[in-house]
Amino acid sequence: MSVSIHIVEDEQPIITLVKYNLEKEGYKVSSSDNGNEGIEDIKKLFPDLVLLDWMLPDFSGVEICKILKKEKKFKEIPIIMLTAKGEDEDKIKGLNSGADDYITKPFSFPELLARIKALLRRSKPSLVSDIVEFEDLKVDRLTRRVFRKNKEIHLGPKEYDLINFFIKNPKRVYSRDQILENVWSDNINVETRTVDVHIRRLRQSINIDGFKELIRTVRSAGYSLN
Amino acid sequence: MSVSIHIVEDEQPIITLVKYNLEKEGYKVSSSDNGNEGIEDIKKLFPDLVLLDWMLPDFSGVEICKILKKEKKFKEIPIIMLTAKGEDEDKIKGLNSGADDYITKPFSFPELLARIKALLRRSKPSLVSDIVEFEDLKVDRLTRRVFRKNKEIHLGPKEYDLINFFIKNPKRVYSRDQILENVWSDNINVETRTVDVHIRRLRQSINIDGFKELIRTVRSAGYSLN
DNA sequence: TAAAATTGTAACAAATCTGTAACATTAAAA
DNA sequence: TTTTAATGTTACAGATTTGTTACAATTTTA
Repeated sequence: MSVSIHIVEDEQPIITLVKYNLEKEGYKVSSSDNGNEGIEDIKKLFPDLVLLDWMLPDFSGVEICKILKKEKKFKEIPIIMLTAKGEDEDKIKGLNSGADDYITKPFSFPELLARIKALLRRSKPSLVSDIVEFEDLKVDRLTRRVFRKNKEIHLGPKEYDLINFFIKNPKRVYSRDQILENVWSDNINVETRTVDVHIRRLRQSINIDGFKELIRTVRSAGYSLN
Repeated sequence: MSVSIHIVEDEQPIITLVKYNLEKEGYKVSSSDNGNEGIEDIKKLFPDLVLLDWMLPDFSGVEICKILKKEKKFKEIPIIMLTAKGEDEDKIKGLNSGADDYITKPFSFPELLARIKALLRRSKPSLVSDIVEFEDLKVDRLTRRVFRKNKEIHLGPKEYDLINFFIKNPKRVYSRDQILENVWSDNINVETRTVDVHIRRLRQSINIDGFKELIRTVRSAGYSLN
């Protein structure tokens, strides 16, 4: 099921732009160009998230926000306020409209997207994926699940951390010390060779008979995901 | 995807110069000429790296730096401070602004570029390749892979170090002692002739039938990559 | 609390790499 | 051409690096 986002905004170009980009990201986007319809549409469509213009011709964004946040049913919908540059940010925050985040126009789309994802992660974690893939290996960071050839694989904590580290920079060779620093993080009073043993365990877990070995040993240098 | 760099600097000539050169290197460059806009632009554009003038008409570079490093989202962006010659370097470092590197004006562009690459290599290694080529020989230092005519070649550690040393200065002739010093580094209690044997092994590995011999023997002088 | 899972280390085996010496070949000098 | 010096080649023992396993200690889960 795809995530639905509703935009209430009177400037058509902004709607067009945001809508285009969000749809490209796979969201279902609807919009209203005034506050009155905005309220109605939101109640009718019950979107997963709302982008609300601060300044609307009729209702102000704050009012809509307050109305929504008053009703139990709609209170959970995350709202991002779109504010113009001149409007004092402190004042906006002070008004306590109940909005969950603000973004100042003009904004870049990646920034907006980042904020949308952040909010969705909070309210509807199951709808926002954070999946990294490398060839036939897939790591879902939200659920901490790992798949090889779409078959789930059980990994212990350290094994998960390890593969999660390698998959950030596939193909790059890391020395045992680098791996220790990054995966064991804090207390590095651990033998270098311990890395080897965990690599071995990871290999056992992620390798399927007949398929390519994913972890390369680079003699006197370290390991890499390949 | 190309790497984006944002410059905050009030001296227009510097912006122009740096921008021109960085764009020639393939970076996407944006700029602000004062601190206020600087902060805003950085938050909006979310660049991969920031060049920050130490002295700005309004905000000081240190302040901007501190602001950015305070926010989790921006903390990871590497920052290079541009300082004027008079400013005491120790004092700058002492201020602990959180900048990742400093460079003193006037600086040479290659020097700046080297620092930029070094930082990017740390934060976004996948965006900075470190590949050296000589004719049909290619050494990828990140993955530690070596190719001849685009076919991968396996080299042992010493052979890799050797070719990696030669490729830094192709055509230059090195004596056996120089090679020992540079490739064996620390404990040079190794026979000079050992170099010959490794050269022989390297040759065997990198030579493909029918193609040019890459390592030249310079009698009574040493070897070179040719 | 008991059972299961995870973790770090040590010990040994296996694979690979290294340095050396001995001999062969080649190039320069006499 | 002969002699001499430099380099090429090879084999091999020893050193180094990595793989693998077992085990005890610790942490997590049931």
